[in-house]
Amino acid sequence: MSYREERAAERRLNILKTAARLFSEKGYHDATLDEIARELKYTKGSIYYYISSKQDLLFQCHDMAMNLLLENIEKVRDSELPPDAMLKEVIKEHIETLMSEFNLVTVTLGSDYELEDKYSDIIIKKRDLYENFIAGIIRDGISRRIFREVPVKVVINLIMGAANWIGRWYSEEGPMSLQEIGQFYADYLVTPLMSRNSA
Amino acid sequence: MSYREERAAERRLNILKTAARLFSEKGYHDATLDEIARELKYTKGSIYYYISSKQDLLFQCHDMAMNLLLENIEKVRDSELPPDAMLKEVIKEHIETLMSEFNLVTVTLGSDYELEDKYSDIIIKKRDLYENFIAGIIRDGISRRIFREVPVKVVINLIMGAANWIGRWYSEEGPMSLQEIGQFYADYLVTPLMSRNSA
DNA sequence: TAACAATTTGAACCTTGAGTCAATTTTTAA
DNA sequence: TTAAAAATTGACTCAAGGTTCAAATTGTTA
Repeated sequence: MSYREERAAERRLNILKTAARLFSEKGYHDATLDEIARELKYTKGSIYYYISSKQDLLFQCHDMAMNLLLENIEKVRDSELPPDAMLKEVIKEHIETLMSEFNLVTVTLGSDYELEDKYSDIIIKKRDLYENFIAGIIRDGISRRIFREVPVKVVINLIMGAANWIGRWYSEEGPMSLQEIGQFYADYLVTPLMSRNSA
Repeated sequence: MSYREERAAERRLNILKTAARLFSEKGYHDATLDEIARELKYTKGSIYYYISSKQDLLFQCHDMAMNLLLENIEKVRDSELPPDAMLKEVIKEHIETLMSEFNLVTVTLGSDYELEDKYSDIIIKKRDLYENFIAGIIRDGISRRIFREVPVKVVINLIMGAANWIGRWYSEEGPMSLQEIGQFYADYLVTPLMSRNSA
């Protein structure tokens, strides 16, 4: 890849980062392309050189989030941890990834329903992959009697809801760091799963 | 209150219900006043007889939600339950109230940031009242050694996140009823709070 | 240095939806 | 039964923002 191509890729990434931040702060509709462009010292026309539409931009933000989450899954899968430690790791990585500089958690939280069908289909498939992997961890824990019998889908939704909501309240000025919150959430959300005889 | 006033109040409530449902389904921006009116077999002009603006309508939806939640608090406060049972009750009532026919959970989840300052100030005050009451339950539980020491605000946010997220996935066609989910959530979210010697 | 490619500009177009209001219809009260 | 009040209509206005694109600028290559 030439320097020119690298710089183009960097400009594209900057557009995504800025879009994600403004989508998070203001919502999909209230974050305008004019504003995204101004933050980057461009005009709207320039943004359209890199994206085909505002929907495309939103989709690329979501896709980035899902790709990062799926990369986390790869790492955790290779770790050979027992199910409880593995699930805790997934929760921590989920929180830290989506609360990264991209602010992707609030993007995925607040605007995935804004995605038109042709885009949301792709995101839903990736989300299903992600949640199916988590379901596999829980089922493995249940079958090994480390976890108690629970309705797996409900538990996943409960965990996702708690984790994703962090984008709505977390502040760097708060008394706990993101890592501490991630650890606390992981412990808090896995504890009720443990079967009695593995306490 | 005359019959005419009762019917006017009922029409006003129907507008709020329909608005809440469409705000939940489509988001604040994509739910148009034209559409809300059509659902009620009116035109937009008629809606403006009952509301002053779309923001006013959104505010009234949020206000209804907060008032219902604060009513729940009154009931629970009077119940003299111990903190763990009281917190479980609050969680169950929270879930059942916001997932009522109004679909208010997804209104409050997906659009409270859309509220302009003059409206959101009122909602934030009510939400603070609500969350302060829950914080009081948790602190009482900690001081009585029923609950272990936890960062109270983080726990409240965790619980609210999990509970509010239900509006994003719950379907009446699922295998569990709303009440069963409420009970499961209450148990799951309070269990990790229990101190070791009160198990 | 000039031709070409990449990138950017900014004005214009178009659609959408919030909000308005005079006229009309419906309901109520005297 | 009529006048007044309440409620509704629907056409219109206007602003906002997504999208387009010809022209211009900047960067690269021969």
